[in-house]
Amino acid sequence: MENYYVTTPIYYVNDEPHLGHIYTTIAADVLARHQRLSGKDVFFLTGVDEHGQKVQQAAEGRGIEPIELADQVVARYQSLWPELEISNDDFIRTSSDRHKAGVQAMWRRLENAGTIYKDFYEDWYCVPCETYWTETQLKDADLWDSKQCPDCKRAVEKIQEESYFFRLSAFQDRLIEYIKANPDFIAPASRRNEVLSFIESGLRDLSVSRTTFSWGVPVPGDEKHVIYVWIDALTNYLSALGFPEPEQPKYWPADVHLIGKDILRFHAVYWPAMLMAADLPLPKRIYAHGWWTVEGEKMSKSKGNALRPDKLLKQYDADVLRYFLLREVPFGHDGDFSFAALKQRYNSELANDVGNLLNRSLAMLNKYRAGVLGTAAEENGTDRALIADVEAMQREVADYMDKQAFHLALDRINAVVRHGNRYVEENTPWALAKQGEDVRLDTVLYHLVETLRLVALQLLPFMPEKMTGMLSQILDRSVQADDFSFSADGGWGVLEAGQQCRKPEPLFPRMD
RNA sequence: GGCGCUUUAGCUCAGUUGGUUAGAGCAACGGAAUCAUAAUCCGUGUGUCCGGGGUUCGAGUCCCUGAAGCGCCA
Repeated sequence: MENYYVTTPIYYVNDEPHLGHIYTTIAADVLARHQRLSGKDVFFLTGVDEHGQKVQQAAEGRGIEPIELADQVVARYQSLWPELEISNDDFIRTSSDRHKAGVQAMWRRLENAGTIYKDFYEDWYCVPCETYWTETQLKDADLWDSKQCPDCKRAVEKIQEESYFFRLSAFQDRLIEYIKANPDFIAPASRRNEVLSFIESGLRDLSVSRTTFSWGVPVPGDEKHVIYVWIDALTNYLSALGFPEPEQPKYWPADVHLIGKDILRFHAVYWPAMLMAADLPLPKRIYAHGWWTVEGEKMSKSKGNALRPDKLLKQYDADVLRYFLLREVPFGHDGDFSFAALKQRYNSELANDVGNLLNRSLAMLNKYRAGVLGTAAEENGTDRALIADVEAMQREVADYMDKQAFHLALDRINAVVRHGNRYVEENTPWALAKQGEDVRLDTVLYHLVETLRLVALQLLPFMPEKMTGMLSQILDRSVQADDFSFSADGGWGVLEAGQQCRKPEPLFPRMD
């Protein structure tokens, strides 16, 4: 069986879950569910990054241990994911022993490869402000010559800290070569170009340890150093698979790392360089998605307008949020979350198109045929066109999902739904019933219900709850998402004559 | 400041390597139908394809240039 490995970033426990976190995770979940339906052996990973100075300080501020603070936020994520129907196979915590073992193994591999060395990390510190500034920040503020703090304009002092460095600069040419040879490695293409121009402008070695805080993974053999963020955090993708036992885990390399555009450089430059140094395969794709604004405004703590998942879930079904987030905006683009847009999408595409097609079809089947599906007799042109459209949809959706083009996949499915509604008008089943044209009526109703079943199957990864509900109405039994597969259920004609279908219940009641 | 991207119908956008009357969804307007969640279906767009030059038999599509917005880097 073919493997499929999809990841989200590990979310930093210094922040509460918000729209950005659920967006990435929902996207990963839809990919995972789609690939499971396709018959792949899927591993879907999410988790949290618990380490670092910020968490240590925040914990100190509350008089608790860092791990206690992390536990609190972890509890929030772990209760949130089931509510959003997230079907992750694992949840990695950077404080876990298995992760630490993976990180230290990665460190040793980098060290053995001769890519780690000890030097001094330079920073500028404003004592009164208790703030660190980099050389670049001072130059940007035009205060490099005067050595003043950009905030308070008092003198900054040079801090020299012993630090280990990763020889990132040595990988510049190999990275460029690799990215050019693998056009789909970084997506979307605009991000790929950014990464290339960043690398081409010259890479500097990376400071990869700190001695100023202790909440992290110790450097093997030099325990006053803590491994600084990237070697620690990025290695989660391997440590969750058991690395270093085995050194090349079953699901590695990942098929796709989904990330926000803010952490593109770390995933598209640092991580591949580390893997090259460690002599491990690179992930097949890194996909950086965009940001959401809310009602046209940037989300920010100061505005207090960050959308919190628990609040959203009180207002909307998880499935409706999942659908909207992936339908409204091309993955990779920025987008705006507005209640008006959500309602518009919902009413027009879910209530009026999908929901109503299901409702009118099953209503007619029940009214004219007591809910029992008849035999599809001789096909006419409208039947054949509908079947061809359904089959084209299946192929095209698979292609779009391979490219993480969620909005195009949904658009393609919607096209079949609109075709279904058109098919009803073309065939006017109510007139067939009135005229007693039973053979043709059975044929038309069969085509409608079979189309609906195959539409539900395609939508199942996006809206597991609603679509199992839809399939239950069609199949007259309670079903679960993992009852289905594209190979067993995806063919036209799997539905058999004599199938009892339920009386319809509105699946997507209109919003007012 | 450097590099790159975007600018197409009221709104959101699609437009392969340049080739007949520039498209979709939503919104709006008109009509049909009545199975259905007043849902659906059909019809309706004189759009300076951001401006200005140029290449070409022919440019939304290529080149130069200007403007506005955005991204990455510095």
